[in-house]
Amino acid sequence: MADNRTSKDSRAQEIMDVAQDMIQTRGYNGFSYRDIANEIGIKSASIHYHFPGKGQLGRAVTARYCDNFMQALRALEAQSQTNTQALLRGYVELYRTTLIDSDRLCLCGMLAGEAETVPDEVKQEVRRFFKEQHQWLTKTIEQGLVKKDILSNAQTTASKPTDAATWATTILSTLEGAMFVARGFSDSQQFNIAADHLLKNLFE
Amino acid sequence: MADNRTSKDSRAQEIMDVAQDMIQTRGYNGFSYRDIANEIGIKSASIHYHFPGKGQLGRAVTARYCDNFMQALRALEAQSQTNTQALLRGYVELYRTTLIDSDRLCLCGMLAGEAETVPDEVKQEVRRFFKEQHQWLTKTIEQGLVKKDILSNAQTTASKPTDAATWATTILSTLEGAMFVARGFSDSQQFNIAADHLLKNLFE
DNA sequence: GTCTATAAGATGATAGAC
DNA sequence: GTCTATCATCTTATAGAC
Repeated sequence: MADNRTSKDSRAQEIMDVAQDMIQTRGYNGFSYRDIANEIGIKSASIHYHFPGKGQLGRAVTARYCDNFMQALRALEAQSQTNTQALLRGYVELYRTTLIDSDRLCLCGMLAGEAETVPDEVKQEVRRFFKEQHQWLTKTIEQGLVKKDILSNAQTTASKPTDAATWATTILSTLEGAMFVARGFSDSQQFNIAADHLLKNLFE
Repeated sequence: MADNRTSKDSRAQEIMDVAQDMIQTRGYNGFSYRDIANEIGIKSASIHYHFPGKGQLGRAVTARYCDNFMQALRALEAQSQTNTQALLRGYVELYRTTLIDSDRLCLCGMLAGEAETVPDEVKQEVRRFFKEQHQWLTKTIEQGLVKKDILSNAQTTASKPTDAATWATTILSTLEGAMFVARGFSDSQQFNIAADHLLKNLFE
């Protein structure tokens, strides 16, 4: 039986695709239902059929972003197994691709900045994103510390070694920040400089 | 002769104060002339007298922010002389105070995220901010490298030492990003973790 | 300088026809 | 599901009185 749908409810997906792109490039307050409608070639009323309010659309887009990101991390684990260096280099690549290839910032970095004006239901998903990312990084780095196959320089300081959770916060902060700095500079190379230096600090 | 003005054209300053706060907490697209007017207790038409268009207000606020930041760095130099550790710790404190005490993000970090929707005249000032910050950090770190009074761990790796400009990008990225991550987490302690780890990496 | 009045357009949202 | 029509409200902005 032929199924000409790319996925379940493809129009809703299409709306979310455009909304996600607009949040990542303009921010939550930088686009309207009409902007999405014009981009797709429908009317704004049709979007209200799929997503009654902007908060619900925002929540759906953010939840999907979280899930897709975690799925990408599971795919990375399937490919790199427990090779800590490969896992963290792959992690950095996810951010690099978003900025350099897709010319977007992190959706949740963007929404974090606008947190005060964003509906609670969206903020909740943003928190989930950062928690899940932090957990994954912490777990991955902990494994690397146990295996002692990484962080040689990072662990040879006179003071007590940095714990995995601290590295997780640092990695998240540096990658998120590097995206914003690259945009502020109007020079995406700035992202590569920060990202490569981060990896150097972790592995050399 | 008594002068009851706090500074030249104090109403314009007042408008810029409120506009700055709103950009730092809501973003450029998250407030209107009416929001500012209500906050001050005037009418929005009065704001147009001081700043005809929103782009001009945005440009003025951003330019003042740049200048004030550079002035704070000169004050830091006056106090800490060429003590690299004191200079960079003071630099981090400027960001920490903004987030923790004033509950704001960096104005230019915010505008960098919204770059695509922000008037060119504002974007220009944002670029200037990042360039000036990067230059100051590069200069300061270069002095520290020459004096060899910092970066012991940072320079003992097997590979070639990290240059000052790379550290400058990393510091900017980490501090900017830590602000956004703290907001996304709804946990300002995340900023302290990233900031303190950054300093540890620089000096231990 | 600040006000009132007003404009043209955008915004999120709904009702009801098709 | 998508449309047209319509809504109240908000947005940036201007003209002209005080």
